[in-house]
Amino acid sequence: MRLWSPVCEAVAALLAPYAEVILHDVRSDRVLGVWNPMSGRAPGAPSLLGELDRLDSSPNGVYGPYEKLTADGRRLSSVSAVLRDPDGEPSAVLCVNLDRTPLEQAATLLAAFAAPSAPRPEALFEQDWTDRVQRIVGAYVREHGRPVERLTREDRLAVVAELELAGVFAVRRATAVVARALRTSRSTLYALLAELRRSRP
Amino acid sequence: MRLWSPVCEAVAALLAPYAEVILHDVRSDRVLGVWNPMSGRAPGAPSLLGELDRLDSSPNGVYGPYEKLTADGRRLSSVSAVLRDPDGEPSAVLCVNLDRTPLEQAATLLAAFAAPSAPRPEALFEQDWTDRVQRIVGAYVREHGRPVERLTREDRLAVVAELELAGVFAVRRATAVVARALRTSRSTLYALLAELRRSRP
DNA sequence: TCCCGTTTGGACAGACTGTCCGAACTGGAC
DNA sequence: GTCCAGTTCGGACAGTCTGTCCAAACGGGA
Repeated sequence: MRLWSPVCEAVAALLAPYAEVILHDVRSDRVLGVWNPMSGRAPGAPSLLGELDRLDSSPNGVYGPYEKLTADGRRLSSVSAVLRDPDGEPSAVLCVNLDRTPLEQAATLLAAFAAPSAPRPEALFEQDWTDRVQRIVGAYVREHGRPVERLTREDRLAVVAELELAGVFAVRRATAVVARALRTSRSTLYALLAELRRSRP
Repeated sequence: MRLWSPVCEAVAALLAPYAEVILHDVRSDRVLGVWNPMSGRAPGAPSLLGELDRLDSSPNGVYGPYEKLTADGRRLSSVSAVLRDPDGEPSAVLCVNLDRTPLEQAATLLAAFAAPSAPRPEALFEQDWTDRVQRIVGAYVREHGRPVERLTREDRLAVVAELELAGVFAVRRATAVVARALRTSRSTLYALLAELRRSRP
C-alpha cells in the first residue's frame, strides 16, 4: 500500500507541525506508517481501530471530524478515511489528527484584544456531582416503581446509559459512587459500561 | 488517654453499624483507637491530621460536619472534636465518620413512593469542560491584558484558584489540559495547586 | 435438582496522580 | 558580566484509580 504514502506525506507536510497522519492496514490491523508522529505510535504497532466495525456504516467512507483528548492534554480533531482497492475492498485507513490547542490558544490570545474587559459570571461547575448521581438514579427508580436493589439488569443498563450521557463518568472516582448508588459491584458496573459502549461507542 | 475510651465506645455503639469513631493522639500524631473501623485505619497508624493546624481556629474545638468521600465510593459526614487536658492543653482529637449512603439510599427509596412520576429534565453535566478551561483562562487573560505565556506566577496561581473553585480538577485528566492551557508544566501546575491548597485546604 | 446466565471479589496490568529532585533557566543586584 | 535566589522543568517514583479477566458463587426457571 505504499501507493498511499505520497498522499500521507503531502497532507502531513501541509499541516505540519500540528497534524499527524497515520496509515493503518485493515488486514493486519497494524500501523503502516506515521508522518509527524505526535501520539507516540510507530509502524507495526497495533492499530486499535475499534472503529473498523463502523467503517462500513458511512456512505462515503469518511468519518469525523470527532474530538480526541491525548494523554498530555492536547485536543485533537480527528478524521478518518477508508481507502479501497481497485476492486472496492477496504484495504487501508487514513487518519489525520490535528492538534487544536495551538489554534485555541491563538483564539484566546486574539480574544484578549477583541473583547473589552468582559464581566465574569462564569457559572460554576457542578459541585456536588454525587447528588446528581443520586437524583438520576432516584428519578429512574421513581418512574419505574422499583426500589434500587430490585432493578433488573436492563434497568441498570438504562440508568448507566443516562449517567454516561450526563457525563458522570468523566469525573474522578465516579465509578465507585455509581456502583454504590446502583447497589452493585464495581465489576458489574464496568460490565454494563462496556456493553453500553460496545453498542454506541 | 484511656479516659476517653468509654465515650468513643458509646458513640460507636449508638451509631453502629454506620459510624466509625477514631481517637487520635495529638502528641504523637497517631491513632489511639478505632471503633467500628470502616476506613481501614488501625491503632498506631499515623493520624495524618492535617487538620491539627486548624484545630486552634475554632472557638469551641468542634469541626465539621464536613463531607468526605471514601475510596469505595461512600459519602461520609465527618465531625471532629478537640479533647483537652484538665490544664486546657489539647491532648486528643475525636473523629466520628458517619456513612451517609445508606441514608441517601433510603431517601431515594422513599422518594419513589412519595413522588408521582416526575418529569425528567435533568440538566446535563458540563460536556465540554475543556472549553470551560479555555474560557476561564481566556477571561483572565483578557481582564489583565497579558497573553497566556506572559502570565506571572501570581497570575497563574489566581487562575488555578478559579479553576479549582470551579471544580475543574475533579474531572479526570484535567491537570494535563490545564497545564497546557496555562502554558506551563505538569510539575509547576501541581506546585501551584499544592501552594493553593496549603493556604485554604 | 440441574443448568445457564449473571454477579462478585480478587488479581492484574496499565493509566493517572501527586511528589520529589537535580538541572536549567530568569531577572535583578552588584 | 557575574552571581544569586527564586522559579520552572523534565524525569523518576510510589501510590492510587481504571478497566479487564477469571473462577467461584449465585439465582431462578425447566
